[in-house]
Amino acid sequence: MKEKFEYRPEDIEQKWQQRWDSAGIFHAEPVSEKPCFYLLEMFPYPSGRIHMGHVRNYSIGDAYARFLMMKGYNVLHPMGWDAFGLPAENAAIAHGEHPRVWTERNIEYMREQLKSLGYSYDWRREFATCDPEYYRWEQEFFIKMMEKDLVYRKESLVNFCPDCNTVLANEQVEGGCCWRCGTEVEFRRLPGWFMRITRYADELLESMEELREGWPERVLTMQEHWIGKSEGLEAEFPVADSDLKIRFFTTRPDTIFGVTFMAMALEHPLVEEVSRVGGKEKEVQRFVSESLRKRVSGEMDEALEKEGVFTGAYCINPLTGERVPIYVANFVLMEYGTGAIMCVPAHDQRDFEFARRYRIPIRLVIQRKSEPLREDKLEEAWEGGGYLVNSGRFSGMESEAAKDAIIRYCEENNMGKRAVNYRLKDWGISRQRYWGAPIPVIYCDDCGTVPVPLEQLPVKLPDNVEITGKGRSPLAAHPEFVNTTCPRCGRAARRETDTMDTFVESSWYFLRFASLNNENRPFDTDEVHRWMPVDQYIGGIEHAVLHLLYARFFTKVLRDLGYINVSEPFKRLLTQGMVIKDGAKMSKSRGNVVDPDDIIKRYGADTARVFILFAAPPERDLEWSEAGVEGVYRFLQRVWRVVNVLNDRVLGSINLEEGEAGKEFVNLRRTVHKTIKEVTEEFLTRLHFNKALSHLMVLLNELNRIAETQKITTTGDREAVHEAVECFLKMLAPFAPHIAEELWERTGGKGFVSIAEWPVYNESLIKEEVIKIPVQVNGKLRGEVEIPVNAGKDEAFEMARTVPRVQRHLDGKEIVKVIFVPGKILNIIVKSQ
RNA sequence: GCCGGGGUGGCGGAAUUGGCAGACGCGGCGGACUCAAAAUCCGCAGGGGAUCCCUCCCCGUGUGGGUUCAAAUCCCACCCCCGGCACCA
Repeated sequence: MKEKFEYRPEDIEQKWQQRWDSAGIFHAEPVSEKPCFYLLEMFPYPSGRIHMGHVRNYSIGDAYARFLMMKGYNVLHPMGWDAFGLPAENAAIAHGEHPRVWTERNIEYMREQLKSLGYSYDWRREFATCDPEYYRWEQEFFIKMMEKDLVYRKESLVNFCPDCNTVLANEQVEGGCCWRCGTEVEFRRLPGWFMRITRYADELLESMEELREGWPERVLTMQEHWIGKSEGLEAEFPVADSDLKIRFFTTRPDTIFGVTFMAMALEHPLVEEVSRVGGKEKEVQRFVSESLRKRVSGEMDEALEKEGVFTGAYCINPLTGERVPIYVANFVLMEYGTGAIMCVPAHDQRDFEFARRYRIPIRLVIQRKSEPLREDKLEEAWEGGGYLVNSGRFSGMESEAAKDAIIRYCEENNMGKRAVNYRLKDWGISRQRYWGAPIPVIYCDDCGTVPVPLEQLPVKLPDNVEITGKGRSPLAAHPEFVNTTCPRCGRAARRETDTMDTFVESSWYFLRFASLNNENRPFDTDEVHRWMPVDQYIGGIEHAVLHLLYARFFTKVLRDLGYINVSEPFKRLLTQGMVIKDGAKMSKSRGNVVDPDDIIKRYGADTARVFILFAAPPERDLEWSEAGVEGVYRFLQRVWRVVNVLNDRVLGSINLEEGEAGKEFVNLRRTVHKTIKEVTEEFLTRLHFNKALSHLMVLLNELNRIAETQKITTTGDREAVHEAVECFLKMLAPFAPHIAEELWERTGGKGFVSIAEWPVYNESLIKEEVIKIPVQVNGKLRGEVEIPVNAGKDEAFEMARTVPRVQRHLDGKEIVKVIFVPGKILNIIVKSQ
């Protein structure tokens, strides 16, 4: 008897995991009558063990998935492994273990961890991105993209992490440091492969409109910002006494009459020639190399002074015919626009600061409408709008109109054209590493760069490599890999030894998951179209611009290559907050890591899941609390005890009177149906499971009270209790599935509660005939009154004025007004006589 | 600097078409059970004051104003915290 009331998660959790598994109840059906729902959580990198961030991510997803299954959806809820990447290689360097072995072992272990948490995945769909059967399709996409000029090779100045010994994309540089290891990034000139994401910049921006409903606003703004579209004028000014021209981009063509100098980036290809025209090659060269040195050594971080050097040469501003000096300046970015700018110190703060420093004239050409600006009294640039002055034929125009007029004027006179610029740059995907998908290209001395023929795919990663972390990448040092024959001419040739950025794998894995039958193809198109787009995607905010932007881009590319007809991969996105402890992110170096295994061992998976869902709403950061975990464990113990007690009571209730439920039991039913309403609501809207769980706790408290104080005397009573327990277990199942299954079985439930039908509430049972509403006098709470639910204003007022405390406040006062909001409040306004 | 998000008891958090602020949980206090403790169960609890066992009053959602019968919620100004971007021409 005693044991029966003891909750022992270790006795039940594995049992149910096995039963679910052998019954295959979480399999997504490729063909089904039911409505389909694709629920995806970001798949993990197999780093060794799962951490609390994973538990949070996957517990949120699992609760939702289980709810949807109970709601009658055919739910696709897959899991797999983002298995390529640097840590595998670093582990190899440190311990001499092969990355594949290391990765596979980690996957084995982490899979068991996920299974021990009882997640409802369709494990048949599991794969790892390091499987040649996966990455070979990526190689195919790469080749098809080559044909469409969506991928190309060029030499460029790249971000290079000396520690990881590899190139980083712009998005992977955080504050000048490597996003993964934190080492300061260097600039190197290297050849590499690029994906033409800029060709999709506009579409990526425009189709964001479809995502407005389902994505957090801040993710969209971050992407918008990242793409950084701006419109303006691209023009060129001739360099005096030469044939040279300097191209520049500006968003402020309306200020073009205020140009008093030009500035070029340090790396601008014309720096040398221009300074030769000006006769100041030496000075310029010295300045350039000194500034570049500073940049690399990081001396220019925060308080960077704007510095520059006069090249001795002048540009002619064709609109004014004036000569303006050309500078080379450290604040001009080579990566943006054309690497050169027109400078208008009166109307651009940066130009203003530079002009002050080098005593360059400042000319006012935009006059604001409020307090007029005085050219000789400017303390800072005026970057706002106004009307044009000192601007020839354009003087007097509004700046917005002038932008347009000046662009058109330039176009008519062949000086420039309307142009759009993006902050977004093409995606450099070459990595000088071993543990990644090989780029399927062969270099032939005669035929040049030749794609590997499709029938020769996959280009497999060789296993017998030596990984030292020093010198060239292991593939480059592997003759059997490098040396091959040219597919065109058959002569000796060399393979590309760069591998692809691992963000390429994660840019289409959701398509592979959606397809169960992948014989000789990346995925089954029909199956993919049945599921895509992902209805709900869940993952960390840290991928707001990296993974989420690449995946959007890749989806569009695959559409244009004819693989799919989907344009956006993720309809709705939930970005969950971090799990923190002692106010900081869990990290080994901080020593504040809580290991999921420990928690599961001590309290069971259900406690871990419920705690992590209960402690905070999903998008907010979650502070880990040992005491909170204990509290949740107690809750589950109470669930165990109360349900068992009530079950005994129901089974033991013989010789009952036929009849309606008693008052207490009617009240219980009301609580039950209210709870169904509230919990269901959370699943259908915000996924704030902390609130759903608190409602379940209220219901349990009620059940406990009933168990302690009430006797079942009628069949109606028994029905009410039975309904309450049944509904409670069903609603608990998405959060704490193991205990719910066990109790479901013990209380005589049929089949698995995990796929039982989600309860539906009955509105008429929730409604009360008599309700209490608060009564205010002059806006201050003075009591409450019980009134019939359909009472009118007058009736409510008459009843309220009999409440002694209310009466006291009305005494001797004149009643000015009575405000009655049915079901909410009664407010009596009085005034002293 | 710019763009987002946020500021509610000792703590995590509820309450957003304006309508009883603090649900639920943690921690705390008191009680029951026990030889005792743990566990469990029951009860109390925003702050201050008056009253003296019946209660009653005032104050309270970052700060200061405003709109309203009524504001955590709406408007204006400001402060602080977190995240992102940061010479993007």
